[in-house]
Formats: sequence, C-alpha cells, structure tokens
Amino acid sequence: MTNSSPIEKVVPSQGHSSMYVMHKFFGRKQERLIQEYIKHYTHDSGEIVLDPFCGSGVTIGEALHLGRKAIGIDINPVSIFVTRNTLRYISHMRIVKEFRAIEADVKNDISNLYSTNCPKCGNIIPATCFSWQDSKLFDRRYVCPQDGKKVEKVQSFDRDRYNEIQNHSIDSFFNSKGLLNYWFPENPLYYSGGKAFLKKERYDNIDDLYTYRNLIALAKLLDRIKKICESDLRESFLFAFSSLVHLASKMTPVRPSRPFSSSWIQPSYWYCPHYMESNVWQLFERAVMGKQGLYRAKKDLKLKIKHIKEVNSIEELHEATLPSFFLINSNITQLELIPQNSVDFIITDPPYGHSIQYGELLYLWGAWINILEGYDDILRNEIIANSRQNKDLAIYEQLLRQAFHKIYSILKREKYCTVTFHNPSLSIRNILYRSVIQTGFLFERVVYHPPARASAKSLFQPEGSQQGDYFFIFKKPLKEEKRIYRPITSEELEEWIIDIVKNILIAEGKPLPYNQLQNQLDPFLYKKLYESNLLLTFNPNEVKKTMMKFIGTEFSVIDNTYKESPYEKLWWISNDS
DNA sequence: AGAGAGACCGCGACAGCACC
DNA sequence: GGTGCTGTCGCGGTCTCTCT
Repeated sequence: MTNSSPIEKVVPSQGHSSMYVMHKFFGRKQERLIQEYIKHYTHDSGEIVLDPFCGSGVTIGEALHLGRKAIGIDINPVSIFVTRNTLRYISHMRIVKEFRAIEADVKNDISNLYSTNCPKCGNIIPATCFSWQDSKLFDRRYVCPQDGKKVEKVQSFDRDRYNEIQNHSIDSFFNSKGLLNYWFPENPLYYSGGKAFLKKERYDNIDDLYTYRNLIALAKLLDRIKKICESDLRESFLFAFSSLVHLASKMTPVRPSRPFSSSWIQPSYWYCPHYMESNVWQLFERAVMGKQGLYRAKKDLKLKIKHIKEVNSIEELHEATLPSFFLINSNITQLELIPQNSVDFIITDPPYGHSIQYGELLYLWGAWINILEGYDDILRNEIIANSRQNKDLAIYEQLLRQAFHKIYSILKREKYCTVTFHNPSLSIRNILYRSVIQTGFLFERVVYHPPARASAKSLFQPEGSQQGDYFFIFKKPLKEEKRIYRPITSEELEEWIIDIVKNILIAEGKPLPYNQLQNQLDPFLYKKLYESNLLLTFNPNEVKKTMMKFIGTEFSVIDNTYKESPYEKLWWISNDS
C-alpha cells in the first residue's frame, strides 16, 4: 500500500555502500534518505520508481534493493555509463582472472615509467607518486622494501628519467613494440562556439591535465583494457579505468597530512600549483582490487541486490521478474518512451541553478571512455544556469518547467513526486518550487532533514549556514484543478517572515541560533504560499536582511548562556514587540 | 570607488573500512 | 575498540567580477 501520511522522522545520514563509492561523482544522494522515501511511498509488488535526473544511479540501486522496478533517465551519457556499470554484476573470479592477465601484460612497462633509485637499498623501484611544483619535478614518494615509506626531494636520476620519457617515442619505453595504437583524448575544454568552459582555469585540453608520463601510462593501460574480449567484462574494467583518470591528473593537490594519495577536490578544471603525479599502475590496482575498487563493489552489489537485470524497453520492464531496471539516455523533455500515467513514484535530485556544471565536469570521464559524440547538444540542453552559454536563471526555470511538465504526465494519478534539495540558496529552491507547482502538481509539504552533525565552525557564527537536505513532496491530483497564482509582494513576505520566525521561537520555547531558524523557515513559508495561492517571483535572498532589519524591534540577538547549546549567538523575540 | 556576490582553494574534519 | 588509510565535504579568507 502506498502510504499517504507524510514522512516526519529524521533519518540519520550515513555514508554510501562501496558499490556507489567506486566511482567519484558530483552531488551524490543520501542513500538512507532515498531508501526511506521509496519504502514510504511505494510497495514492493513491482511498483515502478523513476528518477528523471538519475546521475550516478543511487536512486535506481536503492529502488532495486527494496524490490521495486526502476527507470533512470539522464541526458548525460557518462551518468548512464556510471549507473549501468554500478549495477552490472560481474563475478569475483572473472575480475581477478582478468586483472592478473592485465598485470602480466602491462604492469612492468607502466611501472618502469615511475622508476626511482632508493639510496637505502640501492634498488631501482617504482615510485608511488612524484610531486610537481612550478612545472618542475619536486619530490618523490616511494615505499622502500627495507626502510618503509619515504618522501624525498627528486634527484638527477628522476629528472633524467622523466626527460628521457618525454624525448623518446612511446614504444622505446615499452617491451611490446609496434603493434600498439596508443590513443588518449585531446578534447578541448571549450564549447563548440569557441567559448571556454565556465569551470576551467589554465588548462585548455583534456591532455593538458596530465604529465606526459601519466598520459602514456593511461594510454597503454586503456589500450590493454580495450582488448578484453567479453564485452561486459571489458565495460567493467573500462569503468574501473574511468574511476582513476581524475586521480592521475594534475588536479590533485599535495597535502602534508596525506603524502601518498590525493583526490580531485574542486568541482572545476582547476590549476593546482603543487600537485601529485600518481603511479598509474598503482592507481589501477586500487581501482580494481582496492577497498573502494571493482572487486569490492561487485561483492557489495551481490549482497545488496540478487539477480539484477537491465531491460531495454518499458514493456520488458513490466513483464520482468524483479529486480529490473531500464536506463534511458535522453533529455527528459524529449522523452516519448514512457507512457502517460505509468509510474508509481518519482524521486529525484535536479540540478541546482549553476552550482554544479555536470556536463563540463563529466566531460573528463566521457573523453577517456570516448562517449562524447553529440556532447555539444548535451552541454546546450542540460538544465543548468551557465553564464558562458547565455543560460541565466530565467532559462534555467523555463527548462525546469518543461521537464516537470513531462514528469507530471508520466506519473500515475494520486501518486507522489519527491524532489530533493541541498542547496543553500533560497532563490534556487524557489525557482524549483515555482516550476513544479505550475505544471499542475499539488504541493504537500517540505521536510527538512538535518545533517548527521553540524560542523564545529558553523556553530560559532550568529548567521550560521544552511546544511542538510530539503525534501519537497508533490502529488499528482485525481482531477486537474486550475489554480491561479499571484505574486507575493515584498511587504507581505516581510510580514510573513517575522510571523513565521516568531511562531518557530514560540513553539521551541527557547532562543535559537540563526541557522536553525533558517532551516525551519522553508516548510512554513512554502505551505503558506501554497495555501494562499501566492508565488514568490522575485529573488528572495532577503530573509537574512529582513531578520537583521528587525533586530531591536521584533527580534533580539543574545549571547548564549545555555550550557547545552554550543552556539554563541541566539535569536529571541524582542521585548518591545 | 565601493559594496556585494560569488568563485576559488587550502585546510581540516569526517566517515567507512582494514588491520591489529 | 584503537589506529591508519582513503576519498569526500564544508568552511572561510581572499580574490574577482559586477553593479551602481
């Protein structure tokens, strides 16, 4: 039975299962929260869950885990690649066997590129990584068989080695000569019109993101992976390969606290002045056999979902035995494959304004696995705000509205659509609310799920910051009802904010820090807007200003004397009001 | 010219897991 | 259950851009 009562409980946040963490992705969803919503709003008798912006596929995986059928849609082929390979089962035996074969073929050739000399034991051993500063080799990090882990300045041996690699043809460094056709991506970090990616700094092409050594090491490894005969195994190893290409790039800063590994920590193609050049073979070993590697991910998948099956049509999905999923690489607004009134529950995490440029960021992985054909259209059509592409928030809103119009039509009547949000900007949240509500959905409520714990720093700011997730819950009505909305005026909004905040304080019965007020405001604000047939049509970044404006008249900010609360500044109702 | 908003990036915290 | 390893995330000082 579909449960019509709302979710109220606070679901503690948790990390992701290893099947999801194998491949980095931007904006991954909270697995536990998704589970709770799927359990709450659907039944495990083969009901269909749809995620129209499926990204890395966490929603699809969780739906299958809970015995539902799932449809995942994404405009980006890299998202579909990640989802498909996350949910593809491969036996452990096949993974290990193939890994050993690859090891025998290319390990020595690749490792030799990173050779360094250990003064302690006198041996030539492969370094785990080198660091580069100001375009020069800086230090080397290796594990000496006698002396353990070492971080030392590079020597002439290392510089000579690198120059030799750069000045020789590729083949002279590898034992297997002549037969190999090495390829690496050289795609520009520019749109087809010639403008630079919004999220790009100094580098211009994909190959600029790598040292020459890492470029040829990756090319060699990729060439070997492409030779795997069985297509499912080949795809899985390609997936493992894709999961390391960013770690082999120059966008991996050196951090003293972590001398032997790094990660791509910025959501951009950024220039890092002091970066790591990691040993590609060792990265590959981790990507396949490591604790976040392919082997572990497939073990986890097998435990979590038994007999998983991907189908190729909606008809097959209906007829399939559980658990099955259907992936569609398409723009949701152009989608014709799914009939109207056919889906039982929609849960999705749409793109938030301009905060993450998915198309640009997934481009790196798409380039290496060579699935960028027609990608210009993806960059143009993705629902995102991007000033370099002349897509402002008005266009973002228009694209969102078209998407939700389609989403509305696919959902069965009297069924639910949950839209998740963890963006701090009320204006973006408001655009989303407006887009959804104007397609005909009934607004049920906003549920705020706080994070597992607030960061220590945020506790000491009077204004605080917004954290955690909002879940907006909408329902498709039995019959269309025409609602006419009128814009709220800024005076009305001001009055409401004061009123809602006071009510929150009265209900709590004690002074609260700003961020708790802000987090609790949304559910009331949107309920009230909806009930009054009002829309917020201007940029509502005035909440803080409004509250600041009434310090002394409506509110007072007091020093914290409550021992149990770690916050320094608390808000309360002014004595004068 | 100054203010405000947003992007950037280094730092440090955090969480899951392996190993002891 | 403590410790180390690894990838991820959030904060906030600082820089940059835009608007008035």
